[in-house]
Amino acid sequence: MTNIDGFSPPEGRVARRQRRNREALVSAARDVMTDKGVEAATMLEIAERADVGAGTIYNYFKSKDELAIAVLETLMHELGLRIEKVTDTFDDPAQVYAYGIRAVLDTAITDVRWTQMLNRSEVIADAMFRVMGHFAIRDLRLASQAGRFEVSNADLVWRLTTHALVGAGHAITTGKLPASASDQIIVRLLCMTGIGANAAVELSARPRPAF
Amino acid sequence: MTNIDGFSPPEGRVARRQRRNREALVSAARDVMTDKGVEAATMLEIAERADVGAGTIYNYFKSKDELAIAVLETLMHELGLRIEKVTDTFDDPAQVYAYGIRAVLDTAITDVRWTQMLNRSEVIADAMFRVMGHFAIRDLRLASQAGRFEVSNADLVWRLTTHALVGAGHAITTGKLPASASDQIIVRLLCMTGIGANAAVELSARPRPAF
DNA sequence: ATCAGAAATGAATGTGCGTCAAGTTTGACG
DNA sequence: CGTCAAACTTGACGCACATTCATTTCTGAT
Repeated sequence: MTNIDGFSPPEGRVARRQRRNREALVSAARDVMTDKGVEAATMLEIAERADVGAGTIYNYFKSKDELAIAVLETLMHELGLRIEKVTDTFDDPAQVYAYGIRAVLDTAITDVRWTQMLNRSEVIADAMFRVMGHFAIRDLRLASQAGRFEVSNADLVWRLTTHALVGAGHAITTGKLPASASDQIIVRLLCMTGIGANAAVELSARPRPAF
Repeated sequence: MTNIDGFSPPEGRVARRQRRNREALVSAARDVMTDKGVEAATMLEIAERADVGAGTIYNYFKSKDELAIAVLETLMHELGLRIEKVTDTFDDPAQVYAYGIRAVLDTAITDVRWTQMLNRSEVIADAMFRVMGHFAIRDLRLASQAGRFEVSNADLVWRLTTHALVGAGHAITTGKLPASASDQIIVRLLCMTGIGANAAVELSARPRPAF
């Protein structure tokens, strides 16, 4: 935030404290929530860990839900950047997309910090849509322009994909699907790009760097 | 439940009361939950409406969640039967499937009794998987055998579809997607059967009876 | 040094799920 | 028909926790 002169005013104590508090809160909430789940994390524990009064949280977040969303957003933002870093040498955008959704699924079912957050799928899918959509929708569009995908409405395909992805992750972590189903899940999610089963199998089977 | 002689023992008063209570509870819960949402429905109100003590619910359902699931199951069972009735004259199983998922989406975003239940997507998707899976998986298999779909693991495709379907319904009822996106949603869900975008568009555009 | 407004605090509040000790109903059996 | 143990019902209550709000503390402009 710069003023009209292009200079930022010096950051006062209030602003500094506020930034510190917000960050401390998200970080504390992240620790507690990823450790014991969103439900089991109490606002009091989060406040204590952030070294802040219980009421203070509500100066920064309207509700526990909103705080949980902020946590989800940081997790997803980080994952998005990690994926971006690995895939920026790929030259087929279809492969970037395929790699991305695979990395998300793998992380969701592997990383302890994610497995605790997979309840309330609609909230998580929405966060994923917003935070990672920046990358995913771009890739869907590029791949379509390159004639690799058949997507006319990338937003919609990404929206549906997030829901299916989160649902699949949840199903695996709760034992309703075996972890070995990952490959087939990726194939089917790729099918949503309109390329048909064979092309999806081929695309998902390409050799790729480890994540 | 028949005994080894093929005769059922006469239903005693206990059994009758239990059946009555369970039904009354599900029915009451359904009324209240579809009216004001699962969260806002209190166990006390449900108990009162079912004309039963508050504690009695817990003889029939372990938790509020389990009761909500029972309600969802009745809604889905009824919808499944309605769809079955309309589609049993179709001769292309692919079209039966397409009609089915469209009917589910339409109902989810139209029927007031459904729109209130769309939170906690993972629970709803799971109920849908179990209750309507009987029909859906059969159709996926038949259509694959008939060479219309390319599905090797019908369970998995149905699982992913339920999550995407519930997520899409939720997105529409919360205004994140326009209701007019329904058509495209159906197309993309059909794509998960591996048939490619063009075939999916064609299949979804076929003339069909109103639901 | 003063002071008004912003921010922080944490004890108190409200809510509602689930429990449990006490009371009631049931039906097998003598 | 009377008895009785088991099964079922009941609703007041415990308890955990998100959220509120009156009070206190801090901030920086004048």
